[in-house]
Amino acid sequence: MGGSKEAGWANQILKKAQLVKLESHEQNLADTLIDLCYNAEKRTGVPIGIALAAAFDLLVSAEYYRNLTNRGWCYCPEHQSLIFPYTNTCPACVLSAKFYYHRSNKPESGKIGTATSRLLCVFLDRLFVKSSKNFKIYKGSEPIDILIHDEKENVLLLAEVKAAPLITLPLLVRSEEKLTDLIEGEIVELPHTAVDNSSLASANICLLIPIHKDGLWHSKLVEFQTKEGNLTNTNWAYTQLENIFKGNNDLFDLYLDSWQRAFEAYQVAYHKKDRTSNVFWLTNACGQPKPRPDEWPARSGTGYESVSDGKTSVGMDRTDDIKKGIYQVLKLGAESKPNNKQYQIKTALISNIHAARHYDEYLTSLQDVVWALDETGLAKKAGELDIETPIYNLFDGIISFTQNHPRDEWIREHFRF
DNA sequence: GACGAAACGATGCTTCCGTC
DNA sequence: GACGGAAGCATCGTTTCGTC
Repeated sequence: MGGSKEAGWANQILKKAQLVKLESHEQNLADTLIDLCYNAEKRTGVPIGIALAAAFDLLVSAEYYRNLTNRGWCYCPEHQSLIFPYTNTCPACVLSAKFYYHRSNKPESGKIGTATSRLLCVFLDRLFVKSSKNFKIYKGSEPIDILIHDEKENVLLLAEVKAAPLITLPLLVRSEEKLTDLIEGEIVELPHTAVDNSSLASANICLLIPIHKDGLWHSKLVEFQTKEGNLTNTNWAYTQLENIFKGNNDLFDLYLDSWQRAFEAYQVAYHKKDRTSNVFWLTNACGQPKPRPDEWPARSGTGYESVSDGKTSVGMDRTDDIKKGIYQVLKLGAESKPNNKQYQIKTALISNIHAARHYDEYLTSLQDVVWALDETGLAKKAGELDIETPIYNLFDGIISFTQNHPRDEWIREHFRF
């Protein structure tokens, strides 16, 4: 590093970066959700960061629902419905603490990180627009995930992004009748079974929102318009979610209450080993069912299938990701900060949800680290360095909707969740 | 544009460690 | 010692990058 080679470093990376262009369906849903969040904050006093994190999960859900097909549905005899789940269990029954294994419908490997990272950019973009901040968001190239450029203050934020939803609500279609099979000459009702949903285009697809009432969990079903004529329109889910939530404060409040309970359950399951809240089993990384039913399937190797694999992390909560994120941020800072004179460079970890399980162990001791370059290799105290030696933050911010740790004025001012 | 290298996110398997 | 959960390691298929 050093010398004239680095003179245009920031300009070069900005030139290579691609401006995140918003599609109208993404923008419309994000705007609707953000309005609902600020409305909820005013009416109910819910922390805005919690509301935004919950809303972000809905935006990601829309992306997941794009891949809705006739395959992958779970027939549930107890609710006489076909259900499209995102964890490995019948989501309607798990709200009554009953585990029936059904393979989840998560997007295939490699798609989730890309989609959530992009949608976080979309969401941040609309938040900046709402607060009249004229920032540009770019998708960077290695080692930079995203760049946020504030032209007015000449700030360039380089960030490592880790984003993943807490919960993806299942979809449900009521079955006209109970499904049956012929067993040993006798017609019997089918148990939980994987089935094809052959009338998707004309079905009344419902969003299944878990709601907590009188100490118990129930399913609230909210109908989408039919998918008819829209089978190939992959923006369908965005417009449907926008339609049902737009201006519907009551529905958003119900969802928000459940999301908060799910987030609480996600945390106490780890910190207090308390997995008694049924909504916990709809959250990502909830692990193996407890108690495990006798008929719960074993994995091909050792052990049993999980409801949601522990490594399907929430937000930035996967330990591998946290460690990688720390290295990436250090690398970004070390390569950019000492040599750059064009911009005020900031470095940050950005996520939708902070490392709710692992923050204390992995980030608390590092969050306030500052560093400096000492080419003598002899300095033991700051005072032994040249008086003009710059000192840099490892993290100018560890940013998420649910918890923020800013160490920089610009970040403190513009990422107030 | 073609090609190989590197990096990515996801995930299966293994190891470690605490609890009983 | 058995068990289960958490973390680490290895590997997969895919994408991106750099070089020619």
